[in-house]
Amino acid sequence: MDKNSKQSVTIHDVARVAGVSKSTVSLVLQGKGKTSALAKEKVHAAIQQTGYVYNREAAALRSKSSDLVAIVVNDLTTPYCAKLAVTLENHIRALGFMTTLVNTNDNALTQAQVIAKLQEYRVRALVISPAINTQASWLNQLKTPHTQVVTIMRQVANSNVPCVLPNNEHGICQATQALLAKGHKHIAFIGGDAVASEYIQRLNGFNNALNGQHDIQSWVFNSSANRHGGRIAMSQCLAQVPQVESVVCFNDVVAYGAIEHLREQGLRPGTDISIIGFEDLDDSQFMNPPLSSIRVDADEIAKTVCDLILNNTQEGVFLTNTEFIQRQS
Amino acid sequence: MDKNSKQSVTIHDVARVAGVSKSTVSLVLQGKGKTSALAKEKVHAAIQQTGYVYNREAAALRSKSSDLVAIVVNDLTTPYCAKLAVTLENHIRALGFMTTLVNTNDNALTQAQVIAKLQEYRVRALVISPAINTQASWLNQLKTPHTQVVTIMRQVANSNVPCVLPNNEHGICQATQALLAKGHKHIAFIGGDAVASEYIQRLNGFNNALNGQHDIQSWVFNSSANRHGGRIAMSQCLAQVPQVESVVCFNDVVAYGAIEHLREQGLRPGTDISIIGFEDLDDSQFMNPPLSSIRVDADEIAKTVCDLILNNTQEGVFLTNTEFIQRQS
DNA sequence: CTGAAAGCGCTTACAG
DNA sequence: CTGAAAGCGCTTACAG
Repeated sequence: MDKNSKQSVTIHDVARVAGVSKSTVSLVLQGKGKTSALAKEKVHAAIQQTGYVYNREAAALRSKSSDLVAIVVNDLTTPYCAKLAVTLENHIRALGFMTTLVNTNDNALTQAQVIAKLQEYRVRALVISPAINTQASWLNQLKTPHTQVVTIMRQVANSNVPCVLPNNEHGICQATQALLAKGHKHIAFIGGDAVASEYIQRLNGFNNALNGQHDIQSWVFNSSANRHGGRIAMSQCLAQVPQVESVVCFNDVVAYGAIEHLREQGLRPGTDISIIGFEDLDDSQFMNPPLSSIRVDADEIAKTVCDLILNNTQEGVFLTNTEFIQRQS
Repeated sequence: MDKNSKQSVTIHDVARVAGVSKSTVSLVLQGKGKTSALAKEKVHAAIQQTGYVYNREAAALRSKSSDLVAIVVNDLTTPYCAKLAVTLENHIRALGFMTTLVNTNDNALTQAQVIAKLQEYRVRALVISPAINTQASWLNQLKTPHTQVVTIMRQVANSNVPCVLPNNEHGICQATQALLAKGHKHIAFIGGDAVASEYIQRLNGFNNALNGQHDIQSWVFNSSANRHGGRIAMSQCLAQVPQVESVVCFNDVVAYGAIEHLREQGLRPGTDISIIGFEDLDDSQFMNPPLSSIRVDADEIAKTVCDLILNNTQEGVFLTNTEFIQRQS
């Protein structure tokens, strides 16, 4: 490997060393066309010998196609988002694409800036978990003949790009019904940012379950969608509704915070007050008590996204399964 | 904006619409050379009108330089790693580079595969939090005239690339000394994977603090570096060392697990047994009791990495500050 | 300050 | 199956 040379080694060098033409090298590299086994062998040997590294930028420029898929997420510091991002990355990589993960801090301006950069790379697809306040008009114009756009987790109203979501309503509805089946009459929904589409869907699921039940009282306390928000919302709930029997939380980390607050008040989660989370994080089964939660299938979301990319699907809403997991909380 | 055209719009089109030469457009785009205010104006107007998108691949190919910085992390699903990745991303982006985040699942093979792909993009820099079992020889040959390599968080023995680390030893030593100052005589270090360099450094810090203290007894229980590992290590510790007075944990999530286990055993963390974490995650101050921990400054790590990139530093170990934060645990 | 020309490292028809 | 040729969209000296 002579890496010392200032000049980068190109397919021209490989061809010369291998004793074949540039075309043959290119064909071997792409695994395309018909090349003799001998040619392949000589090319691979020459690559070893020269230390050649494929220049994907040149290839992309010439062929006007890219194998880069960008995964743009709104908040990588939340456990579920990180898990989903990693799952997507693994699935999309398995398809033979290169992935790039970008975080937007849930800021629409940052999102616009990073996506503008990504467009300069002519990415094959943009998989976006949209930031709060993402505009449909902006999202729609991201579609080009080269770049496919898919949104996940959060729906942007009036946008015409395909969207993959967990069935938020179904999951929460199922969980709330389980609470009703226990005979609970005083139920609260706590935590989460009321602007987000996933909040609206989860709250809908909660209300759907209560619909037509005349002897049930319900309350809603929202907050930021993190542990600290869960503590605050739980404390407001206890202060205003001391008779509350069960609490459906926007997500698991909110539930963690709620449980901590209950403990501090001398209440026993799962015994005095039932708590249900959403997302079923890996940690949740190990909590004390093990947290009842609604499982979201990250693999199914990732697979659905992969199908949309492969089929070049241009629209539609795709719901993935959610399942209520009853534990001791 | 005529986006309808099949052909992509190039600087040639922009030049034609603006009534200037291709060179001028290129210069305006790069903010280089001397272009008249009028020319700039005309170019920007033409860009609006044509819907031109800069083709960074073509630019990179011609100029043989890239503004892409890859951040390759070993486990994005751990909260500290995610936080650090996002902080790095923000700092490096602020420098004007584009960033790409890639996760390796702490698997050296995956790491080798994704970095081989990244090399095909001629990235400007690779910021790597190395997977377990990363070989120094492999790491060393990643350096090229175009690509700078920086490792973070974990040291690869015998490698000659620059490395940025929190001062693990100092932080743990300081925390352990605080325990000794309380008069504790039975101290354990729990959690973490004994193969990782950061584990060795933290354990060294622990042992350094105990060094020369003849009336102190200490124990070590390792485990996976997550919440569940913390529970298991804590339970082993209690079983074998019921007289333990304080526990230094490999990191905060291990401490969370340890606290949960103590609670289940009817012990009061912070009262019956002192617990100290490492990383000082945002959640830790809101735990009950608030978790004492060792703060790692992600911003300082990110800034140091940025300096190394800008100065094209080729070697050295750079330690960032750690600080013991005493709370009620 | 501008224009014409060369070339970055590939891919892609097209003859042979 | 191979070779010569054109061209992807830029940047970069170099004259003017």
